[in-house]
Amino acid sequence: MSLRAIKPQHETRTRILDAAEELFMQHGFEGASMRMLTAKAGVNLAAVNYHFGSKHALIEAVFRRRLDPMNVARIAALDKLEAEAPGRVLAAESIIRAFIGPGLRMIEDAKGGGRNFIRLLGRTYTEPAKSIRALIGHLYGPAMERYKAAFERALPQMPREELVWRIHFMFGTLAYTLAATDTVQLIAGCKPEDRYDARLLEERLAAFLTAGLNAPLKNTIRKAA
Amino acid sequence: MSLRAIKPQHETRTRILDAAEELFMQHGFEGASMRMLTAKAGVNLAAVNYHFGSKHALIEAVFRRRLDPMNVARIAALDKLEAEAPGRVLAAESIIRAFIGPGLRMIEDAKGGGRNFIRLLGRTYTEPAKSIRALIGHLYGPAMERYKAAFERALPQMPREELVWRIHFMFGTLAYTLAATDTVQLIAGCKPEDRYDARLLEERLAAFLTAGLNAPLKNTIRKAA
DNA sequence: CTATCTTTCAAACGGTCGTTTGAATTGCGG
DNA sequence: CCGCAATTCAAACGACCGTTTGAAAGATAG
Repeated sequence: MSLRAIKPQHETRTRILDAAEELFMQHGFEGASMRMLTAKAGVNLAAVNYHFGSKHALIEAVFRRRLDPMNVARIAALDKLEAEAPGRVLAAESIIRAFIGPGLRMIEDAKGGGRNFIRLLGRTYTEPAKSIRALIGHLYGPAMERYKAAFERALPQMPREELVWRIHFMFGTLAYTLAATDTVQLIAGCKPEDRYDARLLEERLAAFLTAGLNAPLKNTIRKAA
Repeated sequence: MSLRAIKPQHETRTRILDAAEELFMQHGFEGASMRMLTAKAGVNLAAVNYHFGSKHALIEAVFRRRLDPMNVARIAALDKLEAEAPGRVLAAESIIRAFIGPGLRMIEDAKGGGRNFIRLLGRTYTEPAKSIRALIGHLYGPAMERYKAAFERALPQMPREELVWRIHFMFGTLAYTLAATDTVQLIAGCKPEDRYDARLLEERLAAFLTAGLNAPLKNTIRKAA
C-alpha cells in the first residue's frame, strides 16, 4: 500500500495540537476531554499522554506553539520601530500598532487554525485555573516588560500608576475583542464577513486604544498619583 | 437547645448561592463540583438539586440574584439622566458613568460577596459553554438595547458600524478590568489597596472609555461605514 | 398528639474523567 | 531479513462527576 503516506512521520503530535486548539476554544480546558480530543485528531486515546505526558502539558504545548512566535514578532516590531527612529520618542499609536499587529494578523489565518488560537487566547486571560493563568503570565512576561518600558518612554509625563492602569485597559479591550466576537452580534446585527477583516479591525482598535491611552488627565487622577 | 437558631428558615438557599458565587469564581463552573460547593455551604449534597433543580439552574440563580438588580439600577440611572435633561443630548461620558457605576459600586461590597460576583461576571463573558453565554446575553439584553440607543442619540454623527464596535470595546475593557484584577500586578507592582478603590477606578475607567468612544474618525473607518 | 407537608440526610446510581498498562504493530539501521 | 526502538492500540484503573432515591427529621396546622 503506497497511499498510506497520509501520516508521514510524527504527524500525530501536530494532529493532536490542532484538535486541542479547536476543542479547547469551543469547550474550555476542562470541557474538552481527552476522548473528544483524540477522536477529533484521529489518534488513539493514549497518544496524548505518550507524546506530551499529560493534559496540562498538552495545554502548555498548544500555547507555546503560537504564543512564542507571536511575542517574538511583537518584540521584533518594537525593535524595528526604535531602530527606525533612534533616540526619538515614539508615538503611542505606533507602539499600540506594533503590539496588536501580530495578533490581528493571526486572525486572518482561518484555515491554519490561527483564528481559533486567538479566540482561545482571549478567553484564557480570565481562565479560572491558576496554573493556566500563571502559564500565560509567564509566556507573556518578556514582551510585557518591553512594551511597558516603551510606553513609559513615549508618555513620560503620565503618572506611572495611571499608565499601568491604562495598559491594563488596553489589554482588556484587545483580549475581549478577540475572544468574544459573538457578543458583537448581541449588541447589534453585525455583518459577520467584516468581523474578521483584520485590516479594518486594526484601524478601529488603534483609534480607540490610542485615544484612551492619551486621554486627558483629570485632577482626581493626577492627585492620586 | 435554643442556640440552634443559626439556620433560621430557608437560609440553605442563600448559603448555597454564596458558596457557589465564590467557588464558581475561583474554579469556574465545571471546576467547582457539587461536593465542593455543598461542603463549603455546610449543607447536604442533595440540597442543590432539591432547592434549585440542577447545577445549571443554580448557575442561573447565582446570576439573577445580582445581575437583575444591577441592570435595573443601570436603566434607572439612564432614566434619571434623561429626566434631568429633557430633550437635550446627553454627554457620552454621562452615559458611560451611568453604565459602569452600578458595577463598580458592587466591587466595594467585599464582605457581601459583591466583589466575588463582579469578578465572576467578568470571566463569564468569555465562558466557553454556549448555554451560559446565552444566559448572560439574555439577562443583559434589555439594558444593552437601552444603552445602545442612548449612545446613538449622543453621537448621531458616528457611523452605526463604528459605534457598535466601540461599544464592544468598552464592554471588553470593563469586563476584563473587573475579571483579571491580578493581571495588573503582572504589568507592574500595583499596590493592592487601591485596586478596589472604586471611586478612583471609576475616574480612570471613565476617562479612558470616554476618550476611546470619542476618538476621531479616520478616513479608513469612515469609508467602511 | 396526630397528620401532613417540607426539608435534610446517607447511600447509591450510571457515566465520564485523566491516566496507566502490556501487548501488538510499525519504522528502520545493520 | 533480523533485532531493536518507537509508536499505536484496546482494555482497564481508581477517582470524581451530577443526579436520584427513600427513609429520617423537622416544622406546622388542626
